[in-house]
Amino acid sequence: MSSALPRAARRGLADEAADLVRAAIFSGHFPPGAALREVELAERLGVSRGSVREGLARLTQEGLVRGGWHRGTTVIEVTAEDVQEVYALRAALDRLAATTARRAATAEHLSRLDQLVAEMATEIAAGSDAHRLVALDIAFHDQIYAAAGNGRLTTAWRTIRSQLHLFHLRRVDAAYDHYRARVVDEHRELAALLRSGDSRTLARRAEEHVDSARRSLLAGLPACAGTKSAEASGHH
Amino acid sequence: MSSALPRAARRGLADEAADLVRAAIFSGHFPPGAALREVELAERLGVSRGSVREGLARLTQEGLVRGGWHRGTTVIEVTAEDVQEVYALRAALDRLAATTARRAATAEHLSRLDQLVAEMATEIAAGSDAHRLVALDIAFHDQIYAAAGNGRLTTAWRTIRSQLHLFHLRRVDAAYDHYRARVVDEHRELAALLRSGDSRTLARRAEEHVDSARRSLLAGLPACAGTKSAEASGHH
DNA sequence: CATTGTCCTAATGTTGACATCAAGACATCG
DNA sequence: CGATGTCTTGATGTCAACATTAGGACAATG
Repeated sequence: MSSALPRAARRGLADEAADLVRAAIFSGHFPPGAALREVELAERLGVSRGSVREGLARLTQEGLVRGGWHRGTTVIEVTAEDVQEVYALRAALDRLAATTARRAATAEHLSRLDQLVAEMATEIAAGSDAHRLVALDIAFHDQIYAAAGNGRLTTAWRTIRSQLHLFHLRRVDAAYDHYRARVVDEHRELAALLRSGDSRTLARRAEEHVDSARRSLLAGLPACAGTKSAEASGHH
Repeated sequence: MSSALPRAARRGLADEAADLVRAAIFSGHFPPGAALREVELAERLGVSRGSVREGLARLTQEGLVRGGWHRGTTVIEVTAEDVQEVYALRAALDRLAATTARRAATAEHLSRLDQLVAEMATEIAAGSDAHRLVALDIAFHDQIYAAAGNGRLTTAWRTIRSQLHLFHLRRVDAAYDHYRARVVDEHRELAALLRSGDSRTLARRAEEHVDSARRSLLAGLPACAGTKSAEASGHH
């Protein structure tokens, strides 16, 4: 048994910097393609360049920013190809996470999922802040990964989590009504299947949930080239 | 078309340091559990602590070492739970990589796979250096991920690649004959399926390939506790 | 004797200065 | 006029000194 209380984490400035910059990106302060200069960030955040650098390295690992040797760091763009890549990986990851969580989830995990769904419904009933709704969406899936209890799987999830967050933010800009109309029902169904569904159905629905999100996002993207040959699946 | 030659990568000292330390771990110089002190490494590698630090951060992302705030960096241990986690994730990743590569692989990729299988056979016919054989095994799967052409998938693969390498090295220590007897055939079959197999069979065999490796490794691990309840799947 | 509190030390976290580099402006040459 | 070379500039890469911390040795205490 691992210790129940995981040691009150005292974090370093690098984590702090990473969180701040990530939030700034999500808030739109740094739009896709924007350059993140270390000196500028260091001054604005009141920390040294070294800490900023380490924080940016973490965001790079999350795929939220890109950088090369002596070539600076920039926020990723959202192209159709990027979306295809992320969602293809996410489908595989979510499928594994769901089936694993189906066996390993505790009562706390399951009730937290219900709570998150309830918060989504409340948020929609109220003003329905798009950003908050997206955060709840991500948190829901965070909880599934946590319930699965596979540290490596969670690490892999972290490599696309922030990108997904960015994609969702763009998605609600383009088709908020469509998103708002489906988000509660889809997540409620997933939560129910995690409680009492059979693994087969759960795995299928988890993948379909991802595919639904992917199509919704691609439809709203500027019709740039490179859609590749992925639309063959059709309807059944 | 992205530029055919990916720009002669001039790498920094951090990458260099990461490669050196990784190789030292694989060579057994730093056994599992060993502490990696920044000052010591900086002196031995002839670079600054900052570069070593950045390199160690990369190895942390690869899961090959673990570290906490103000608590140093140590090589990971190989417990049964770690093995279960890595192989569960790897099965999902390999499945996606194989089915994607089935559609996207170029002739170059496929012939390189054949070449790697041939090198394995040659290596076994000759002295059969265990470490080199493992390197070829990993390189084979690297090639499949490269053929799939999904950058995010490759990133996720990198988060377990080095751990897998370490596991394999331990596996050949415990059951080299068993490994040597199967490695060529299994990989040859995968290469063949990538050329002309149907996706369904390919996906199944890719998962079974991982499962075979997992069982082989677990059998050779010290019968330490914590095997969890993973083997009970049949009865309830 | 077990427990608690204090101190010490060896490591990591953080910083600002210095070295190096990529990319574009500009002049030069064919 | 286009191609090539150089030079400037603004950034990142690297470094060594300083600040902070975790963990253990050790004595005081009940």
